[in-house]
Amino acid sequence: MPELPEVETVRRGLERHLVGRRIERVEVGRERTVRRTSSEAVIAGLTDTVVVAADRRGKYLLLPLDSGDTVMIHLRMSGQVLLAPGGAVRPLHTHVVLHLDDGHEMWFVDPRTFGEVVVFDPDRVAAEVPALAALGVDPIAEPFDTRALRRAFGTSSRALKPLLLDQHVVAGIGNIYADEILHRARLRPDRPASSLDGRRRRILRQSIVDVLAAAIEAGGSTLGDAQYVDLMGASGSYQDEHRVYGRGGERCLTCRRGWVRRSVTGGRGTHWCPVCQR
DNA sequence: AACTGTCCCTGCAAGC
DNA sequence: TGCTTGCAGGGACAGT
Repeated sequence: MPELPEVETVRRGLERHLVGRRIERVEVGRERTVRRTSSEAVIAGLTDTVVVAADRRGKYLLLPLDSGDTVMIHLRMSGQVLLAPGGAVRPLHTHVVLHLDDGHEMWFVDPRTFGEVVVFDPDRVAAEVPALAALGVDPIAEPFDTRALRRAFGTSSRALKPLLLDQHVVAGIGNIYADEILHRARLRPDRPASSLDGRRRRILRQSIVDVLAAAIEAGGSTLGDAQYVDLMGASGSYQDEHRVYGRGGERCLTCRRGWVRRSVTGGRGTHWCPVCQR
């Protein structure tokens, strides 16, 4: 499941291999992937433009073009962005193909089709991609000090886990990293945000930064089912460092006393150790 | 404001 | 072996 570290890994690949390239031709094979606008709009918006940068905010990939427009790619659950030699055999569920001026192709592959591609005018972001305009602080790309966390968490009575998952609050954290962050911070996922004192808020802030940085360093997490891979098709390795995610029923690796619990909150699996997370 | 549930979709694993 | 069922999840949305 691509979250901030996976999207950042893809962004770095795009920065190296896509920026500066001219898009000569575009194919859209599935309307649902471009549902925010249309095949025609995406093809017209991309054809004969040059990608001038590779940015990211939260889980959103943002590629400004020399036309003044920006391409937004969201991988959601199962999206992949892959670079391939021209004419290579495409995987099943390749929905968008960009033909580049260096002979390569960029593929957007997405079995579950939650992901999307849109070309929009960044001056009209609030109208065209409201969720992007409403995003909270990005803990890696933007200054993220204790004050930012205090502003984000404020005196909210909400539990920590749903708050971490809320993209309006902190951008880029999904289910895997929320569980890992809370475990590192030794905080229970159901603990109300308003119960944190300044010291615990600082610990949580540091855990957010540390877990995300370590995961980026490892190239993200590649799990069995959704098969996240980077631009060149390589797997990440942070799954080997998961302490609680996917470890329900196992002995806690941190305290070696508790058993990792798996519960469901808001329809999402939540993994945590009742002994070391309080 | 905060919560719960539903939907979108496919691949995979478990169970019969 | 071959079917059916359940589950995974980000985010939009509706209802309470």
